[in-house]
This record gives sequence, structure tokens and C-alpha cells, in this order.
Amino acid sequence: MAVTLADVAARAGVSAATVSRVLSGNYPVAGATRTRVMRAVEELEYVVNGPASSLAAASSDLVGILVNDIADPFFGIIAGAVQSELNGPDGAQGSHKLAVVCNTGGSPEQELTYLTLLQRQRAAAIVLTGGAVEDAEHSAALSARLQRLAAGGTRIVLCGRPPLGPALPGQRGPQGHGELPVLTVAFDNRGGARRLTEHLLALGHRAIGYVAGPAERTTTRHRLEGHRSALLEHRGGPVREAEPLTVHGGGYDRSSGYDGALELLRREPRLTAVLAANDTVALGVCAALRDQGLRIPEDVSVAGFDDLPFSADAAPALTTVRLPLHEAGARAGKLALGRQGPPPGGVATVRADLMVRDSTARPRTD
Amino acid sequence: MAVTLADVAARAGVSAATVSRVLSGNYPVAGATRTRVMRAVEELEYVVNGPASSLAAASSDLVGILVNDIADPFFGIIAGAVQSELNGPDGAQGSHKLAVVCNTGGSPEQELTYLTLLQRQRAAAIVLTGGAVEDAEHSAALSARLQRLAAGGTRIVLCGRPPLGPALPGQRGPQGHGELPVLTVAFDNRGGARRLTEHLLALGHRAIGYVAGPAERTTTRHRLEGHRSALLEHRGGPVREAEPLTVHGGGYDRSSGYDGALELLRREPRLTAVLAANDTVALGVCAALRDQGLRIPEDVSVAGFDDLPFSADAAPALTTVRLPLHEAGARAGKLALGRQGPPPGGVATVRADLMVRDSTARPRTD
DNA sequence: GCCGGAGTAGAAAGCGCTTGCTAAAGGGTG
DNA sequence: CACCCTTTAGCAAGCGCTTTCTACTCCGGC
Repeated sequence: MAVTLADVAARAGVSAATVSRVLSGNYPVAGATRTRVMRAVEELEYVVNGPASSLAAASSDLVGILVNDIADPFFGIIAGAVQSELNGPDGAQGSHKLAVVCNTGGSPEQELTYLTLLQRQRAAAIVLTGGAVEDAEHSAALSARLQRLAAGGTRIVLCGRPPLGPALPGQRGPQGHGELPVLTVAFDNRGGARRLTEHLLALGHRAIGYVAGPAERTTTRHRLEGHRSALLEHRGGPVREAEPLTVHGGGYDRSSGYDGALELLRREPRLTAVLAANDTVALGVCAALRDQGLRIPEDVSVAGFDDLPFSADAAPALTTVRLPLHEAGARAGKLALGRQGPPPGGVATVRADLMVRDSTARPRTD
Repeated sequence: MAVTLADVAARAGVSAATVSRVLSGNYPVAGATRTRVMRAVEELEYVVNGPASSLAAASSDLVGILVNDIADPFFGIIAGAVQSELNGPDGAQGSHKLAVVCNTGGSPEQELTYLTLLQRQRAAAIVLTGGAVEDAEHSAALSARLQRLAAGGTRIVLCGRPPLGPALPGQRGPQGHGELPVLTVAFDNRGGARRLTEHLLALGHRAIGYVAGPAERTTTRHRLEGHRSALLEHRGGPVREAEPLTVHGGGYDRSSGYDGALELLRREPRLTAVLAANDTVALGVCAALRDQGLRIPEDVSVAGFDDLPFSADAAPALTTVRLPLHEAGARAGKLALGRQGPPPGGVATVRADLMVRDSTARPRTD
């Protein structure tokens, strides 16, 4: 039924070995033979059998990308960037790598399941994106699985999540365990959140609400830590204790923002600013405030995080923290393909720049 | 190095065949043997070699999804929905299908390239999303390629693009060629655009601008056709000839909308409404209008298409046409897996409902 | 004019798994 | 109690490709 190497070989009057070598190009083949083979390939419209060659060569052209939700532009942008690196100038006309996108929905079980599936495909590399769930048991299981994968030759890259390892939360600096072969592209979530909060403090806000993401995720914790540290270090006047003005939404979605804002307003009607876990949540916050008859930024300032494309076009344009998602994804892709040397310490941290736009302003002075 | 079937077999004291059968589960194995095998599998942490089993069984658990740009939520939502169907209740604990997402960037060459790559992987199915480029040569090449894939057992589903085939543009009804084994989930772009335009006409608008997408795409053409037909059929007053008030943006992106709106304003300063190719373009249109000091909808009404999540939260909330992207993607996924019988004629058309929100209103009466 | 080494092609042994066929038990039945 | 059928397991032949090793041809150099 299907055309095989042998068919091509027969037609070109050579052996299968020769055809294979012409196609892979890593063995000298005389020019005349090569053209004869290529002609046979075209005439027969031959397409290599991937599984067979993966088996024989013990290699694969699949690269896994784990995301929470591919419908979320945050992950879409990263995935797209990773994928764009997969066809770079590797072999003759680019490598033939394909991106396998896995929606984990943020679930640790799914994460593990997909890793097994990718291991089964003997994936060449895997990029894990988005914050990790902070659970000792799961971390251990995840770590073990990644070790095995790495041992089997699969390159592992974390993008937008903190480096792996037995390092305890809060513990920083060089890690003790012997060189985990897992590279990381991390976001400066703490720094970004801190700068954002400082911006609000500088504007004069003192009652600042915070609609955080799901409690158990690293991203949530880091952003919150940055926020709190800015609050604590603030000199120049009394600042409302942060805790009561923090609510944890169910997810990084619009409705969490809507509900969270309502809850904050209930706790503290004199709120003058709300920080959201990310831009999508911020949109929900804005909607809730508007529904309560509050103007942005005249009555309440709002800020997001991530700087997704729609944020600049929101009305008012959203003040937020820009995460270079495309750049980070591309970097992760390069690392995954081994196309770029590992960053010092295996961890590259990308900037998180404050983008001041129209949704934040000085608080009303009444 | 890696654990193989034989290792498991040895440990369980059975033959490799038995292990294979326990794992695939489609052959009777005695209970005792099965548990013994399962234990060995767990002790050895055995993971099947996908390429090897694909080769031997001449099957694959890869499903390709071609999208223009995965960073665009339009495609992200569809891809996510397709993927969510891949783990349905197929085998014992769900099938093991993986989604290969391919960013074509809208380029016909890339499209063909990725199809070859997927053919090489012997993909179980391929879902092509988004509008097609209307070019005879490319259509023929694409069609041929899809035929070959289908002949090789790969299921092909089109999602959000018109059915394939030698049917000439504009020609409708039953197609003459013998049953293309390609299923389609189509969007009612014409109907949606028509209803949207009718809405504007009903509000009293007569000078309606249209910022269309790239000229050569089916989606662009269909939406434009719906728009024009509504204009032509309108009874109840003079309507500005549509052509001069249509501009073609470079893409379905924000900047096309911004530039397009400016161009429309230049051509017709008394414009009272602007329809955009999609929601993202609409955001750009809004930004441009605002920058020109025009209020929405008081001075100019604006409408989008697709109803992406951010549209409802835009300010003002965007009037648009809702495309059930998730539903369509899920449907496409089911069809791709053969989990659902083909729709009559091989084509399922999904609704495109008008969503009237705050960005459209009666024109000023001055 | 003979030998050694490039340069090029082929034979064949797998890669790890699936599956058709065969074989060995076990259990009813006449 | 022999026989046949059912149930369960193993044998072994591939699936289509890669790659090592071998073989051959053609040169230049001594």
C-alpha cells in the first residue's frame, strides 16, 4: 500500500541503505546516485515513515510543550514562540521537529500523565510552562519523572516556573544536588509585583486590594511576595495591612477578578486601588468596579500583570507588568533544542517591566 | 539502558507477547498472569516505546492541528477544544492521543510542509482550522495532499474553513466528485456578517465602513459577502455603495484595524459605523477612533466578529458575532477520532449568533 | 606495475513491538 | 474415559528504517 524505502531503492536501482543515506544526508553519496535517488523519491512521492526511523535511530522529532490552557494567550504566545524555534536552521532545510501541545488544566495528575505520554513517544525535549503547584508529594513525583526523562535523553526546560530541586521554598542560591539537567527560563514575578506596588504607593494609594490567583501556585506566591515586600518596606505613611485586602480567586480567569473585586469592596469600601493576579483577572475586576458605578482610574486604580496584547487596548489602557513571553518561549525553545548554551546556573531570569498606562492614577483626595 | 518489553516479560516470567497483550488489553489474558505482568511493569517503571509500537501496529497516537497562529485565542480555543476530545472514553483509561499543533502563519507553503511532516508521522488524524487561501494552484496541491493522507488512513477534518473540492467559488450544493473523505465543521460567516450588518442598518446607519481581513482568504470573502448582501437587499433608504467603504487590512490583527479605521475616516469623515474583520481588528479600530477624538458608540458604532473572551469586557462591550469556537473544535475533535458519525453531506455548519452589546447604537442625528 | 587509501555502495543485523498461528492445558459431554 | 472445544500462552515473522561492517573500484605514489 504505502511506498517504502525499498520501493524507492528498487526504482533508483540502488540499495535501501543508499536511499536512507541520501535522505538523511550524513554520509557521502556520489552526486549521480543522489540525483537518481531523489528523482525516484519524487516520482513515488515517498514520505519517510517517522515511527520506523525513530525506532531505528532511537531518536524522535517530537517536542512536548505543557501548558495550563492553550486557549489562554499567555500560554499561546509562549507555545507559539517555542514552536517557531523548532524549524530553525538545524539540518539542511531546518529540522523536522513537531510541537506536541498538552493542556494540563493546571492539574498535577494531568501533568504527570502527559509526561508519561511524552516519554512513551521518546520526545526529544519537553518544555513545561506556567507556575507549578506547590505540593511536596507532587513535586517529588514530578522531579523523579523529569529525572528519568532526562536520563533517557529528553531535554527538559522549565519556562515561567521556578527551578526544580530539593531546595526548600524560600531557600535561594546554589543548589546542593548534583547538577540537575533541567534548564529554566524564569520570570521575575517578585520584582514585577514589587515595582507595580511601589508605583501605586508612589501615586499615593494606601488601601490597595489584591486579587490573587490560586493559592497553591508558585506564580501566585511570588507575585504576592513582591507585593507584600513593597508594602512592608514602604516609608512615608501608614499602609493598610495587606492580608485582609488580599483575596484568592479560583483561577487566573475573568470571573475570579469579578468576584474578587466585589469581595474586596465588601471588606473595604474605601479601596482606592486593586492589583490583579494577571491581565485577564484585571478585566474582571474592571467589569465589577464599573458595575458598581466606580470609574477607573478616577475612583479606583486597577493594574494587571503579563501585558497580554489586549491590555494596551483595554479602556482605559491597563497599567501592568510586561513579561516578554515571546522572548522567553523562544529562549526555552532554543535551550530545548540545545541550540543555545545553558545559562549560568541553568537558570535564565527574564525581565518584568512596569508598564504604566491609564488605569492607574492618584487616588481621589476626599 | 531503557527497559523493554522483554525485560518486563523476563521479570514476570512470561513471553513478550503476553506482556504486550496485557498492556494493549485486546486479547484474553488470565487474571493471575495479568497481575504478575502489571507488577513487573510497575517495578521496572516500564513505559512503552511509542515509535516501536506505532511501527508494528501501523498506527499512531498523534493528531495534527493546523492553525494560523496559536497565540491568537481564536485558534487557541479551537485547538484546546480539539485536544480535550483526544482523551475521551476510548480505551480503558482514555486513548493516548497527543495533539501536534502546527503554526502555519497562514502560509500555504507552511501548510503543505506541516502536512508532509504529519504524514511522515503517520498521524491518526489532522484538523485544519481557519480560513483557506484562495489560490487555484495551492488548493489543488492541498487537495491532492489531503487525498493521499486520507488514502493512508489519516482522518481529515476541516474546522472553520469551507469544504474542499473542485467546486468553483460561488458554486453551492452537492458536489460532483466522488465522496471526498474529508469532513467539515464550517462557520456561518456569511450569515453572521449579514445579521450584523442588518443590525446596523436597523439602527439607522447608512455610511458603514468595513475593515476586512486579508483579501485572499475564504473567511474574509464570506464575511464580506454577507455584509454586501445585507447592504444590497436593504429596503428603506439609500445606502452608501459598499465598495469604497471597504478596506483590506494586512491581517487579522490589531494594527490592521487601527490603520484601516484611519483610512476609512480619510475616505469618509461622516462614517457612523465600522465593522471589523474580527474582534482583534475591532480593538484596533476602537483605538484609532478614540485617538481621533471620536466616542464609541456616540459618534461611531463599532462591531467585531468571533466573540473572543475579551470582547465582552472591552469598554464599551463589543457588539459582535458569536462563533461557538469551543463547540466547533470539540465537534472537529470527535469527527477526527471517528467518535461521532459524519454529519449529512460531510459538512456541519455551526451557528453564528449576533451579540448586541454597547459598542453599537443609533447614529447621531445631526 | 603494485600497493595502500580514498570514496562509494551493499548486505545484514537489529531497533522494540504486534499479531497470526500453533500448542498446551483444562473442562464438559456422550 | 476418550474426545473436542475453549481458554490461555508462546513462537516467530515481520513493521520500515538506520548503521556497522564489509567489499569493491579507482587513484596516486614509490
